Amino acid sequence: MTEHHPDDSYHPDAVESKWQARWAERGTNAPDLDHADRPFYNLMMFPYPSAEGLHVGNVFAFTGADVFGRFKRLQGYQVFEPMGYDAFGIHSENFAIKTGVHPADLIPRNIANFRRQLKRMGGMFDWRHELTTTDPAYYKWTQWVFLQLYHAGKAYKKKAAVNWCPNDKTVLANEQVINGACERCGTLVEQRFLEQWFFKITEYAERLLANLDDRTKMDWSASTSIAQRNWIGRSDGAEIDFPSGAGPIRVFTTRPDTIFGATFMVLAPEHPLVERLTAPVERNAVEAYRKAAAAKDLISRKVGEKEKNGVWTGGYARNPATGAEIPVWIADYVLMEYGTGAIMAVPGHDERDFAFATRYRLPIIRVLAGAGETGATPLREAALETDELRLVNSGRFSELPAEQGLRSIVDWLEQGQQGNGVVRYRLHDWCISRQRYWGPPIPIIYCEGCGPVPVPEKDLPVRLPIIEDFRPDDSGISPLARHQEWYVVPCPRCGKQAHRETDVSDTFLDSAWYYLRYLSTEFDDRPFEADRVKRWLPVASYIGGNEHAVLHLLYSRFLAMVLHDQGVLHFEEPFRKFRAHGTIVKDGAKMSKSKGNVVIPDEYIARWGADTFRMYLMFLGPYTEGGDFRDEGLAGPRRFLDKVWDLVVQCEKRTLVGSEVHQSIVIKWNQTKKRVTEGLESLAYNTAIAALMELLNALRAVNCTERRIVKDLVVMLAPFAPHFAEECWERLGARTSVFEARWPAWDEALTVESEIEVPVQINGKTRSRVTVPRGALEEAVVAAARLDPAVRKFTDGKELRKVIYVKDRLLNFVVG
RNA sequence: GCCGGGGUGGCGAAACUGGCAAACGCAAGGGACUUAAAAUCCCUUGGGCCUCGGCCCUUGGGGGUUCGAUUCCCCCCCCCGGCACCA
Repeated sequence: MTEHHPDDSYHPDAVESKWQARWAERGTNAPDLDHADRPFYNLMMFPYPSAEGLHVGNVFAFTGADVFGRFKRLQGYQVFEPMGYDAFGIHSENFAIKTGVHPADLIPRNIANFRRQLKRMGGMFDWRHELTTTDPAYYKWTQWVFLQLYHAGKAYKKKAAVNWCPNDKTVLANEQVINGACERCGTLVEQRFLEQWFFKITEYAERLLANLDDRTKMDWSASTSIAQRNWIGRSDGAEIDFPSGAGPIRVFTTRPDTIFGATFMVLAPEHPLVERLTAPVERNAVEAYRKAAAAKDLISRKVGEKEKNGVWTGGYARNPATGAEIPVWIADYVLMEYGTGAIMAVPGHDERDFAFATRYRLPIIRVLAGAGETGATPLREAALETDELRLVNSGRFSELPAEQGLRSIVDWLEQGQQGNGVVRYRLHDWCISRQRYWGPPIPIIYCEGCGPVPVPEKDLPVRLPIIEDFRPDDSGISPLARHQEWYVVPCPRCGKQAHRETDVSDTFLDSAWYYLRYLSTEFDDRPFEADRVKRWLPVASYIGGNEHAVLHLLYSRFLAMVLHDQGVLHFEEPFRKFRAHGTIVKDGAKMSKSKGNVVIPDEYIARWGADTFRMYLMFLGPYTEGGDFRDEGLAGPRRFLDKVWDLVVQCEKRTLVGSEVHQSIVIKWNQTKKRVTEGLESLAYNTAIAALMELLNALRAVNCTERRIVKDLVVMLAPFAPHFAEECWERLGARTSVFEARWPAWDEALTVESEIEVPVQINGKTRSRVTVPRGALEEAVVAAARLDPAVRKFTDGKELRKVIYVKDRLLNFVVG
């Protein structure tokens, strides 16, 4: 049996519990929010506290963000790293319905478990500023945010479609609709129109778009910016009026240049003019079609069958360009919520219109032609994508290049007041109403005399009553409306009997402003403390998943913009820097309960310790891309920590300092400092760890226990393995936390050896190497290489055509 | 269909700005220590030849630019994620 001195081997559990306790005691992770002079707000996306506990994906995300925060801390910043829980939403409701546990009981239990796990993984969280969105002390201010938007005129009510299950008689969220059917009873879902609350995010579309390119405001992952740009979906086009018996029909098109090819029109089935356009003989057919369209749920209408169908209304409109009378159809491939809900159909140059025209034998006219073609040739596929297109069959605009034709036609339409150039966005206003229970009630009271009245700020929060029958039932009424004692209230304006809004708000509203609240959780008389907002915001670094690239991140930006315009915030963009992390798979496959390959962090932490687990997660692949979790992989980082531990123990025993350090070690040491620093800065954690491993290997190879180097190694390890580093730091004689240490600096001149091996290539193939002093001149290197027999073998008797020398890197002889 | 991200040894992966492909780690094989095993330490490890000095091939496939391509350009195939009748 091997002799074990208890103090001489690494026991993760003991080390980790010791330092977690000490951090809590000393307030190590709680910066002074009111006096910090180098504040750094390090934010990560707060989790939904599920009953299953922290997922390894959460741990991966949080660890990567925590590593970054700890690194910044070591660089001398005061880092605020808060954590909270996004606890409202349909998740809890569904879980509650399945298990019979009320969300109000479930959530605190889940949170307690999450908090335990988050502490166990060693995050640098400031627990004084924890928040939970379901806490009335939080959602009071979520309601306040709603009122700010309401008073700013950015909140309004309108009818909008929801998924409706005719069997359960309830509203369904999109995720509860599976293949067009209700997930619970399988009945086909239909759409219904309800009055709902919206935020006018579309008013901000242009600013939201423009700021994406503004480096002074936003430094974001390119993929995230692109996703936002696509989501906002700007298109430049024109609105054109087509006169009809029922009044002008306004269409939106991005290709006004093709107007001469518009041979019919198509309106969305819900279009308000349909009624008046419909000829008596077609009434039955039109009504039947409209009914059928309404019966389709929101999802399947969009993605359902690709086959285009529709019916003729019996009405006509006049093409303002050709003067021709063209038939007006309705079809559900035209959507009411985009453009004007009506299109001019140009079957000659639009795939969908073409399919429709072919099916119903409507005329097809070609109005664009490529070089060498005439308008008489048949339709060519993708005609719009070819270069050098010119107009044909387009009256006096014929023969104009397409681009110029477009401008001329828009000018002409504008002059005749028949249309004008406009910009449209794909982005819709944000519907925040949810006909559900588990969310913050929207703070509005309806009064017969006064109409909708906002709840006065002094009456906030409008508490969500803890009721048992929150389940959707056959009544078809929002669950909250069934509770008279809550539902019926006096009107705040006139005092007469009135009733509350029964919709709750979207969970995305909770999460759209949480970063503001963290700083000020101890104040219950204001949403956020102004001085702290000034000091700490905008967020210095935000790390999260790209699944929130559009909704959460866009809503947060929008809200900050509104509050900025209201004079409440000094910034428009809340997240100066955003980076998306990758996703983790297990053994090459997506994790899922049914496959039984879900990684449960607790089990791994119990077996290996939090530090090893953190190291492994950061090492298994590039942080921004994610990677493949394999059980065998944990041994590597653990062995590495064991060896560092041994080195520290040896260092402890040797009192001698200032021993001579070999030149190659000094180089390695400086290279490592550089590589680790740059790796951390760019979130290339896997290569930063590899660099630390190389340094350790180099030290061990020559049995070097130089204290300066070992101390630097420990400091650089601290972001990844914080408890471990603290313990080592203490053993190396420190009395303060390793996070009080200074991040190691390197000497650039010492990152390169003074003598360099330069590969010598002949015609691009490496045939030999020569060792030369760093920075040697080309002549010297060439001379050295020409003496090399291995090189001469390939060059002797050949004509030397060219010599390429890249300083300190490579020499290439081109011979023929 | 559109938009992102990928495809490199047995595996996870690395490679600055076009300059020695495979760093670091896992797994595997051999050896040392041990009565034995675990742990630890040392060596080998992309493939194929080989006269042991080397030689040839290799980054999804095909072309191109270049003295030189994992990296740049064109075409194609496959995987992952998102959006999806957006006029």
